[in-house]
Amino acid sequence: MPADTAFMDKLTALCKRRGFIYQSSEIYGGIGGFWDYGPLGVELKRNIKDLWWRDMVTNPPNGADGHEVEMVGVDCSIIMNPKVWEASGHATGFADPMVDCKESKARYRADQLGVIYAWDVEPGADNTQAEVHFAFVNGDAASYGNAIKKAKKYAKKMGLRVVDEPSVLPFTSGEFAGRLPFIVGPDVETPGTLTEPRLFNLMFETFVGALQDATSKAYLRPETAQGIFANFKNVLDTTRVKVPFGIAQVGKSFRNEINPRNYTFRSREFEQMEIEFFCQAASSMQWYEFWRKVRFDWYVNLGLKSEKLRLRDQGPEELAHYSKACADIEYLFPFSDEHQELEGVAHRGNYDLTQHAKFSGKDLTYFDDEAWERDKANFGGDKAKEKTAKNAEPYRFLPTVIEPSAGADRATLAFLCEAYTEDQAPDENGVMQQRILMKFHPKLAPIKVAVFPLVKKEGMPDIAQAIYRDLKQHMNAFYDDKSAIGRRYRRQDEVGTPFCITVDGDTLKDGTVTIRDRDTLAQVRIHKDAVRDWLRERLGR
RNA sequence: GCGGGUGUAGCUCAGUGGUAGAGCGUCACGUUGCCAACGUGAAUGUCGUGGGUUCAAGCCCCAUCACCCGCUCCA
Repeated sequence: MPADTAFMDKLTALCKRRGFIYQSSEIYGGIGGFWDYGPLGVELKRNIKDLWWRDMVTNPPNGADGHEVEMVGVDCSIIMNPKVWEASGHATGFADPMVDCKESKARYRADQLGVIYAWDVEPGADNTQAEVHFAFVNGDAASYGNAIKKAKKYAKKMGLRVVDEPSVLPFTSGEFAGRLPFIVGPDVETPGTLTEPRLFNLMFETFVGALQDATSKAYLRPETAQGIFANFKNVLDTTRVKVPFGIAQVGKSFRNEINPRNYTFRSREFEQMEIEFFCQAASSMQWYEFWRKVRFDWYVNLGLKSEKLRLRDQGPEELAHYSKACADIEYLFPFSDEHQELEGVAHRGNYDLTQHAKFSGKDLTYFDDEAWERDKANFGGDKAKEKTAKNAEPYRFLPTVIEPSAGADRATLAFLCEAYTEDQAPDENGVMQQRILMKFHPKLAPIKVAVFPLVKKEGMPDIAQAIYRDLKQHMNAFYDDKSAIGRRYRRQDEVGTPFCITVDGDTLKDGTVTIRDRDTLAQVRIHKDAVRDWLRERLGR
């Protein structure tokens, strides 16, 4: 499907008009990459976060081993000791222009790359462009040697003169502007895989304390995950969790995106819903498969049923070097013709704990008491052997981590896109009219129920008010007695309220009300005292 | 980051140098009998922002910000 600009225009207009999403600081001209949620948007997003917490933390499904999944939560500070980001790898290389290799996924500091510039040859007999240069890492003899080797091989193949000591120019000399297609990267064989040098500074800097100098520099976290890893030992020491278990966190993260785009999809301030699930290496793939499915099904169950949602396993070339597997849960947003990531479920090995153990100097290993108690008799009471065995696998180890990392704002946007619907509904004369409605799953709908008196007389408003006051103790309810009944229904359709209750003449006689369904327009009539339970059953609460 | 486009009422938009408009929405009053009612009345704009040209700028020029589209990018 091509990008549907008209759809996004209509959706963003509705989101503004009805108070879902505003541009941040709009009265001052806005600020790129930042967005605010309005009165209805905050309800929608909170529903998403609350359901995630409920479904993943307080009441997760049974685990890969058939047992209850053990989950606890944390809520960490946004600003952490800057060493956290050295350990995580986020801090390295951010200050310098970097060159990426699209093929090998290697990243080089641009000022450390040299380029063998030796053969500027005429086009060959077949008229192909023969200009090729070979990049290497300065000061790395092996890298230079490798480049020379590739250069000579190439020269031989092309029947060119071999130069023993070819001239070398810095990558940043300016000589190679626009000539990237002819440069072979240090770790690949074919030219054209290097990107232009770019300054990566995706972390927001700030200063802790009133003095702004180098020693007070800190960062707004670019992900919530590291707070979890940094607290891994605290959670182990102060709770009774046992591997396998997970730690969850919902919170704001910040990335200085080079180019924020596509409404709220790529924001510079955004909210994550992350789980770090700690398990044994031997069972980690089972847990990976478990979370991969659980997380995909979660979106499906909340309404992303369409073919637009997909689960895509990353290819080996996409994986980080420490990762064994990663799957992206992706949604085909109307603004793009490609699926975009909502969540990544990653097998991270024990990379993060290893890094934090190394940088903090703290022991972050886990000791499996149960396994030890079960097996220790095998060591025949030999204290020395016991001691050695206790401090090694399988009794003491750094757990392997499965990380389902979801974007709360991206999920919110996906649910908004999925919900937006235009259909035809009859007006009072039975003539079909266009109707705009948001088909939110009832659990996600910002307003669960609206209560109306059919007309503002004969005591109908009083009865409707009483029903409303009762309902709002249990769910987000809305009362409206303005203008005609059809208009009120349509207003609720547009914000996705799944049910509307109307008090009419029959209510005065027998106490029954109508409940009108947003999607089908169908009405059922039930006693007003049964309304609360009827709704709670359908709202899953 | 590059190129193109847009910016006027809450939303959608008209307005090519001479008194800021329409539709929808919102509010008030009256009416109301289940799917975008009607009548009457009302509020809302430093025309994105800052400079400049001009007797006069929503309109022309410069800068800037934001958003959209395409490329690029997304450690």
